[in-house]
Amino acid sequence: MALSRTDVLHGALAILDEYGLGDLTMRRLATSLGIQPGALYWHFASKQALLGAIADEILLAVDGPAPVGDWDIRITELAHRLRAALLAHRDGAEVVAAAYALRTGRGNTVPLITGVLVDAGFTPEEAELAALTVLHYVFGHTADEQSHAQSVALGVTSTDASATQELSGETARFGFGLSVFVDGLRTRLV
Amino acid sequence: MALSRTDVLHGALAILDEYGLGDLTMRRLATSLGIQPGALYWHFASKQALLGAIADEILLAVDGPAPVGDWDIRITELAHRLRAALLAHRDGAEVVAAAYALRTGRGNTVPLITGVLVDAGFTPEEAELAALTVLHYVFGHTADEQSHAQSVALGVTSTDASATQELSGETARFGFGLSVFVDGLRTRLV
DNA sequence: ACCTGAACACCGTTCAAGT
DNA sequence: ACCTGAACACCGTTCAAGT
Repeated sequence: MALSRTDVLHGALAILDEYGLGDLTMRRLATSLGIQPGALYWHFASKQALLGAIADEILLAVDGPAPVGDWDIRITELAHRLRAALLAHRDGAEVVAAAYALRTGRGNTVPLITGVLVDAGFTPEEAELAALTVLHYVFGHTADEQSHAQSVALGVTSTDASATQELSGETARFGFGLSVFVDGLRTRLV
Repeated sequence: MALSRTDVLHGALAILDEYGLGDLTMRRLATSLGIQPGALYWHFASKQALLGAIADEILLAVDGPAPVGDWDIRITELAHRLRAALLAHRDGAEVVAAAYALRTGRGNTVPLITGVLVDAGFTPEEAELAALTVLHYVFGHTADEQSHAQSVALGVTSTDASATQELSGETARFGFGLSVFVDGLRTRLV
């Protein structure tokens, strides 16, 4: 049976999760799907377009029920949700950050955060700037986490704590930087 | 005359500045230096090692006289200096961020910022976390700036303002996010 | 010490032609 | 509509051998 665009996308995500971004090549994807490399270009115009679709797929997890509560709670919740979405796939932060920079596959995370901040009383300009700043922070922190996890897995770095300790420690570290930023936003509001 | 490691490094920077990271290949670099591709591996163990050396070279511009004044002034000065260093080379943010993630070529920007925050009264742990957060913010914002500049140059995006206006606008945008973070840090200190 | 020559094992992308 | 076959123009890296 013929493959759909969705089949190709899911095949790409499977390779990403199992082997990482470096091994996600069009030729390898084609082989795993049992087709010739050129056939992929019927489904996606380019590898860049495919990566954009992957980024959109990853960012879907950020949507869902809008968080409730005060604006600071909601921002914090959205940032944690974004981090979780990126961590759910190997090299997720790198994939999404790259797609974001190339302006393909941006999801609607920034509009979500911007909306919360406008509700809180920021101007639309300030709100969008702040939303982008949060996004950059999450991308940077999470990309670091994932690349560090990878170097540990490769045995390049020693594992000095259990994996669960490391994860909760990372979540705390993530929360610290996030709360500093949220505190800074709060000082602008009064 | 035989090439030195420094010659290779400078040749790589020249290609980076003129053609961008995507066109910085070992084969292209070898051609521009008038040698065979394999010869590069006598000077650098791998392309990754070369990129790390490039990142270190770019980050040298952040060093120099330590900024003076209150901690918030000094942090702001260092962040602007880092952004300027990244903007000084095409795709500078992407190169340095990638090298940073791979733990090759990190310069000593983080120790610099961490030191200022420890002086200000933060614990070493908090100071390093905050320094990394600033770093991620600068990487993210500057990478966005540069990739946007590139898409404008390619004619993909319309240029809706003069280049100088755009640059000063970006500096203001950069300063906004930075000051929010610095404000947040200040609330932790009292 | 520094480089050549030549190879190995790959890439992304295009496109006529097939079904 | 979806894919094959085959090519084009590249990659990073290794390594014996040269000077």
